[in-house]
Amino acid sequence: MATASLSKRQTDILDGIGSFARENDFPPTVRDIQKICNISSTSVVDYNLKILEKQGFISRRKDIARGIELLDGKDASNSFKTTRIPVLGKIAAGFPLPVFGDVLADVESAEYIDLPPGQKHQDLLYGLRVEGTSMIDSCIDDGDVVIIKSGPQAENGQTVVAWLVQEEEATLKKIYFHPHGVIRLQPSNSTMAPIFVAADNISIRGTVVSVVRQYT
Amino acid sequence: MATASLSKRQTDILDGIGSFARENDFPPTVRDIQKICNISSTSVVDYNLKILEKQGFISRRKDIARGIELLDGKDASNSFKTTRIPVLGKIAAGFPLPVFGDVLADVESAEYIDLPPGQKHQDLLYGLRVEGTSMIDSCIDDGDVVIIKSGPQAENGQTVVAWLVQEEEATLKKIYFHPHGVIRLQPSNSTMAPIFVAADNISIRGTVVSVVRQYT
DNA sequence: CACTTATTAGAACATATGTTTTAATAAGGT
DNA sequence: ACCTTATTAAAACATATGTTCTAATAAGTG
Repeated sequence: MATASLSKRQTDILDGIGSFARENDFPPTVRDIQKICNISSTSVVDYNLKILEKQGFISRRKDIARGIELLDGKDASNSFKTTRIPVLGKIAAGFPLPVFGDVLADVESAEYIDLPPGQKHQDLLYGLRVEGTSMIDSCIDDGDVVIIKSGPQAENGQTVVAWLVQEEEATLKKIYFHPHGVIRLQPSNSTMAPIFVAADNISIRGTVVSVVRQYT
Repeated sequence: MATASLSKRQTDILDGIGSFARENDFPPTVRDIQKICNISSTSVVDYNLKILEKQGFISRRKDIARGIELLDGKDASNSFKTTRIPVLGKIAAGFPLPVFGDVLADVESAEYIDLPPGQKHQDLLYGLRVEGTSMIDSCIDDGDVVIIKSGPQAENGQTVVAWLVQEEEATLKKIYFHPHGVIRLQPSNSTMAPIFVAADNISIRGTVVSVVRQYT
């Protein structure tokens, strides 16, 4: 009853579901799987699907046609659902950020970008289009979209979106924690100087988890 | 009969299909749409779906449950299908490339990356993981994945995957066409020198169309 | 071998879902 | 008004599809 190894038939079915779902735009029916995997009866498919579901490889929606979903069990590259996140705006010297939390509901006509499946913390992500070359030494160029995982935590040296309370502006920089509550915001550009701010004048809004660049 | 403007009902349905498909992992049924859009009868849904199909906004698979697919008509941000392309290998100084054409069929245990929907030339794309910093001045860092559109064409200044016939190796560089059939392959790294090769000793395998970087 | 469990087969059942039919109502044009 | 077209409504129909039942066969175990 442990997560025993799957039979060839079961891995076949898993593969079949994945490839079918990628080729079409919807998951297969029980009978689709039957054809794909050359299985004699729908009950055999159902039998194995139940096992796969119990083992956590798939989920099934009862009585719903094509209600099969691949779960990221062993093979994380199988899910076929993208994460749609909003590109909220541009970031450079400074820009106004809407209140976080209702962001996804608010933004109507926003630009969107779709991320690969299997991403974690999906509902905490948003994108920002970078303006300027202040992060050039971190290989983040003008026009790139940085994917931000929102949250108040950051580790030393991470690239973060920081909100400067007094100045009322947001900025994209590397963060370094110094003694006595001093925080250094370091541009990744040798021609630009770091900013030193008090810890209580800064609000970390998120960290950069990915960069996407499209050449036209 | 021209691509007339859609009625509110029809745009509602389009939106409904998109959000349903994103929330679940499959497209909605006619009756799902009926509920989402508060429509009194399935025939009304069908009536409008037929119009949307004729106008090219959706496609429908006859007699297939949930056989609705959003087409990239006006709103390109609606499709919910990702493009899965293989990350074929690493590129740095040189590496062996499999024969193009059967690539997708061949590679079994390859790594994959999923691209946003709405991409063109989908079946001609593949990824390469960059090793080293030879493209650092083009903001392509060690570990980045470059998305390559395969094809023998390239424009001056584009970053290309070039196959050097004699040396039997592939390389990722910017390409510049000089007089007398001379081609200059320029690394994007000030510490590295360009390579000059005869046009008949080079085979352009593809051009970089996108860069994806994931921070761990 | 006897016994249990896993898997396969075929069929039937129940319903979810695409499709059609007919009619009523609304909208637009002359 | 009248006529045409667009849209809505309710119901019925056909079948695609999830589900279950029963039995047969294979595989493992003592």
